[in-house]
Amino acid sequence: MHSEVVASRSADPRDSRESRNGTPHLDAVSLAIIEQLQEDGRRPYAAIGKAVGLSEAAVRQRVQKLLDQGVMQIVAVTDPLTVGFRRQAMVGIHVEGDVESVADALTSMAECEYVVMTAGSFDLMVEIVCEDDDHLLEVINRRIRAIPGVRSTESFVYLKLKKQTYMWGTR
Amino acid sequence: MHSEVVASRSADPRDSRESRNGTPHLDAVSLAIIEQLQEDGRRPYAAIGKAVGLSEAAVRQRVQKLLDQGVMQIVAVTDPLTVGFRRQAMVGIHVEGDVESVADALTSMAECEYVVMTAGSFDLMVEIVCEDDDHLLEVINRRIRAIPGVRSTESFVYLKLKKQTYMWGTR
DNA sequence: CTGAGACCTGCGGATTTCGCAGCATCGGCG
DNA sequence: CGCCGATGCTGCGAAATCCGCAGGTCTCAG
Repeated sequence: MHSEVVASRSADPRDSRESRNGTPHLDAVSLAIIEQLQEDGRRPYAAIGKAVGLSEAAVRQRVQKLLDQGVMQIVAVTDPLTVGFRRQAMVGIHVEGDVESVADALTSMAECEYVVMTAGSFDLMVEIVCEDDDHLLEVINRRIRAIPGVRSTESFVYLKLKKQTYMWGTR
Repeated sequence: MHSEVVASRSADPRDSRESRNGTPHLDAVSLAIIEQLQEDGRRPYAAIGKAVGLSEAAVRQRVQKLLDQGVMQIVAVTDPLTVGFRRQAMVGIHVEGDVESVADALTSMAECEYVVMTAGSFDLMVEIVCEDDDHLLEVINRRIRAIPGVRSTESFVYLKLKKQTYMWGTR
């Protein structure tokens, strides 16, 4: 797709000064490497090197560092329906008391794929992935509502997933 | 992690009859292969084969088929904050008229990472990934609200992402 | 019975990964 | 200024992996 060098000026890897929040800053070349791996997580290092203008070994070292730092991970992602999870829902939660502790309880539940603290009329939003309606009902009514601090919940059952990308940084 | 064979009885790959919705059904061995690749998308085929009880070539063929069928994809996923996207939000949308066409409009926006049609008090829910507050404001107020059929929106700005997995099927 | 289709194995040859020994650059420091 | 450690890149062989292909086996349909 990209045919040639991405590195212009200041593709300086020493650009690894920390930003305010302590997350490592990425230079243009590392971004380009990530883009390559977002297209195909198994693309050979040599091919990536050719695309970004680096040797095979250099790409390998960078990728390893990105993985070690937790900046990215290379994984298989699946279509939930195909793998047997037929019901999904987003659940908004109103909390009284410590939001963080409720969030931790949700995080430890296998069915909660996604847990985020929000500003707005919900304190927490959670994505639930279940096998069927019974399973979903049990998770929401029995398990989530049983967590101390959960005042009320509102569910949004998925009717149709229209888009789901993993292409952050590719814009 | 998993030390030995997963395939017991009926790990029958001929089990590829279609389920009602037309998605191919997966047998136990393919599931096990997916689990391996969810732990590490670059794990060698031979290592996977040893874990699931198949030859290297067989694993390779299965993986290729799973990719071709779109059952899974192997990609790099990144932490949005590290890659420079500091503001995220979930937006619930009330629609009048054709929901599908609004969903399509949202889908074509780069900032919409996730678009889903829902049952409940929202017709659509969308996850937005932005660089900063200005960007987020522009996307929600100028772009989303401008889509014909959008009656109103409600935003939930992310304060803290507590959990995000890609481990469907690993339960 | 026969043929087609799906799946697996085994095997070389091409490719990729891996580890390591140089280099070069940069910033700190006496 | 010269030295030094840290960092990052390159360029190797050696080892491991990937890849294509030629069989086998099994099942189902005709």
